[in-house]
Amino acid sequence: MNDAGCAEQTRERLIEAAREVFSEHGFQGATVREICRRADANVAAVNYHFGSKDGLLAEALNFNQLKAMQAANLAATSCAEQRLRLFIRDFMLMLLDENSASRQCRMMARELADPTPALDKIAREAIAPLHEHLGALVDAITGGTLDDAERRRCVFSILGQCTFYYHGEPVLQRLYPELRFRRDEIEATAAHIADFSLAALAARKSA
Amino acid sequence: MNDAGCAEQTRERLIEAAREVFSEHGFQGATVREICRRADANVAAVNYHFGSKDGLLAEALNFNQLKAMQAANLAATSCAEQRLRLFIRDFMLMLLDENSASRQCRMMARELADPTPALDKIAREAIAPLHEHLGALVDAITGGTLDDAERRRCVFSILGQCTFYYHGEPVLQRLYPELRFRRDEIEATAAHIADFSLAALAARKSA
Amino acid sequence: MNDAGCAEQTRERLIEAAREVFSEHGFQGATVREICRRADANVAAVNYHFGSKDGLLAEALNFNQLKAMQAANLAATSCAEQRLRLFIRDFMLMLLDENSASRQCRMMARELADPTPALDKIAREAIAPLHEHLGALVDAITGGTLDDAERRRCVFSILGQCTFYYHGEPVLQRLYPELRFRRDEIEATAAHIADFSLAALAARKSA
Amino acid sequence: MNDAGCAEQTRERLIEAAREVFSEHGFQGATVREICRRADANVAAVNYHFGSKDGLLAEALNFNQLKAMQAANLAATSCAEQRLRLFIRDFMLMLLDENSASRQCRMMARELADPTPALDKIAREAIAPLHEHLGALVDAITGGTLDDAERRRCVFSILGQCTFYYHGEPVLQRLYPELRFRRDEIEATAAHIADFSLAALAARKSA
DNA sequence: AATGAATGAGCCTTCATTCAT
DNA sequence: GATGAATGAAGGCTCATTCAT
Repeated sequence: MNDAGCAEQTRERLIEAAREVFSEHGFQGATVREICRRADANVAAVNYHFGSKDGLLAEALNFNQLKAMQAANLAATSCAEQRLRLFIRDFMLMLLDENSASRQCRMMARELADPTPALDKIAREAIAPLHEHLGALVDAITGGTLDDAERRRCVFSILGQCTFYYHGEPVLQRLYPELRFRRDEIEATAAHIADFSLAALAARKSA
Repeated sequence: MNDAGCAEQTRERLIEAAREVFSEHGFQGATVREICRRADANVAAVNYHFGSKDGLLAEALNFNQLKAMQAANLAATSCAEQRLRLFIRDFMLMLLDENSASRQCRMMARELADPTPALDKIAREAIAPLHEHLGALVDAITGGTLDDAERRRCVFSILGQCTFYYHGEPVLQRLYPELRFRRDEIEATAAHIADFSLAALAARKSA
Repeated sequence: MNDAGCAEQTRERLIEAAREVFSEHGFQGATVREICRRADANVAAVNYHFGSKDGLLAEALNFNQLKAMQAANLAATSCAEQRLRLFIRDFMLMLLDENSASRQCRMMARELADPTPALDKIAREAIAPLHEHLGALVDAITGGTLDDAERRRCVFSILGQCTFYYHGEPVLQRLYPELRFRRDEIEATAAHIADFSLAALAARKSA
Repeated sequence: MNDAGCAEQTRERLIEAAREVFSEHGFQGATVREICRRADANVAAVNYHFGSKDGLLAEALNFNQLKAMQAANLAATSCAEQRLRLFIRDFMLMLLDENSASRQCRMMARELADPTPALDKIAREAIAPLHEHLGALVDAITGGTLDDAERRRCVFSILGQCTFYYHGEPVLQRLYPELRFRRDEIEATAAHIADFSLAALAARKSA
């Protein structure tokens, strides 16, 4: 079946297919058969290459884009406020853009609902740095006047606004059928979240 | 097997058990057997009383508390800002309190991730009124200066901040093991979200 | 639920409903619930009144019509040929007529395919006399020239032609969608079977 | 478990076992578990190889023998009467011979009682050609003097006589316990049906 | 190295039946 | 006497996984 692809390429196709299927159905809802079918691989390929469905998830989780986003954000020479704007925009594009290259990370949010062994890896390698990065931005914006709990809650408020669009997608589609997250809508939404959050943080600073 | 419960109470025990198991594992992850085991009922009991697993979900979803919350909020004589504070506090208590009486609504958030036939009912009967209620509050607070899209995004920003603590629970437990959502922590969190949101809305109003 | 019917009438309604459902789906395909639903009786009614599904079948089998048919045929003063004609016509009407009064016997043919404990009763009480009756007619028509095996085969040939329309109904509907067994078609069919069989028997006689 | 059979042969064993079990219990009465048990295969094997119980039935139905019978009959150089004799004999051998090779077709008659999705296939691919073949023989024998309805009824009369022995088997065993359908009895029965039918057709012709 | 076949545990559901009232 | 609730065995089927090749 695998005439066209060298050995190692099956592995890559499996990971790519897994990202698709995990994104669409979540970890529990995804089936190994469907992943293998899309990867044009044998049913046994997942267990052969990754040991188990869990192992495949662990491999499929790739935080390069998230890391690259943070690195780019750190490298930006703008002020903290501007960097928060950029970060929210990039994060929203990653979460909502139909572009397949970014879909790989959308799994993360999904899996948060039903812990799997892979969740430790996600939390450690991707989400902790994200929280730290945002915490630093919040500190910069508020002038370091917040204690740990307050800073943490501000980070949660920003993240919550962003991830809401991902978690709530099925419901939002039902309540607002005309709502489509094309590029311009995503950018407008990101701008709103940035405005909303910066206004709140500014109030905190002056308080 | 049914020594303890008078007839007809099995049905109630099944609903209560279903709320527990659906909350813990989601709809797909929950099994009829586990629900029946916890309800001390036969495997066939679910199908006898509710026709199917789907039917049980539909029954288990009970929006009384959510509706009562909105009704109480509408009846409050306070100003819009104060009513938003109250609403956020009640909503957070409902989402996070370990009190089993409120657990019934926690399923809702879970189901948003993987649409089931029951999602239509949830969206229509519970979430749409919630959005409308918050939209009215936002309008009252901002003096009706926002257009539809802006108001909607503000509602999403408020809801996103709240539901984040529910969706993100497994991850938050890992990143901040010392964090416990006891009553006082929930109230402090609700106060933060209210402060954060009201500050942002105030900025919108003056803008 | 049973306000209208006195105790004993539930039993009768169950038997009538059983005849309907058994006729439509066979013994295995019929469900106790469906029978009770049609009889407007409780699920437990079947076991209460008849001990089991099998017991209900045994009761539902009522050969009165078949016996009456044979009695009437015996009483007829016509010649044997004419009595065979009449018998075939009555038998075909019983098998194919949509008239509910005769449906009660259609179960018999159904059950022949999948032996149940009730089959012994059917064979003994209804089918054996039928075979004997037809055997006597065949003897009368052929002048008693046939040995046991030959007479038996002639009876089988006649019965086979008749029951074919019952057993083969689902297939015939597919192959000849325009074919409808209304009264006139049934009579024409019965006439054909009688002609066909009498011609064959006449040839036997002269042979 | 599969020590005895080389790979790929499980599929064949399943089909063979299915023919046995379907023959004995009908489609509804047969269980996948019993089929797998007899085939010495896993419960999941049926769904793996055939997708479903229905799929297995569709595969198990193999009309090769029936088609071969018709082809051989067409190729025969004898007169129409002789070819009808041969056909009836072959058909009866197929229906009644305990030889397992022919058992595959006995399911057909059984399924006629309770339509399944496979019945369409049976009717189209196996029974329609059978009816046409017999219709042509009847025409040849009667000199084409019959109209459509008459020819059809003659075909039904012939088929009914044959299938009676199959459908009625359980009852016949009870009424005539000494009757055994060994080869010679089958041939004698076939001869009777041919005699009976040819005599009737001859009468039609001259009429 | 890689696969098609096969596995067995477990899923939701259906059913005739039983039991407490 | 009669019922609604409850039972447990069994049904078809799905799935991640394993095994022989």
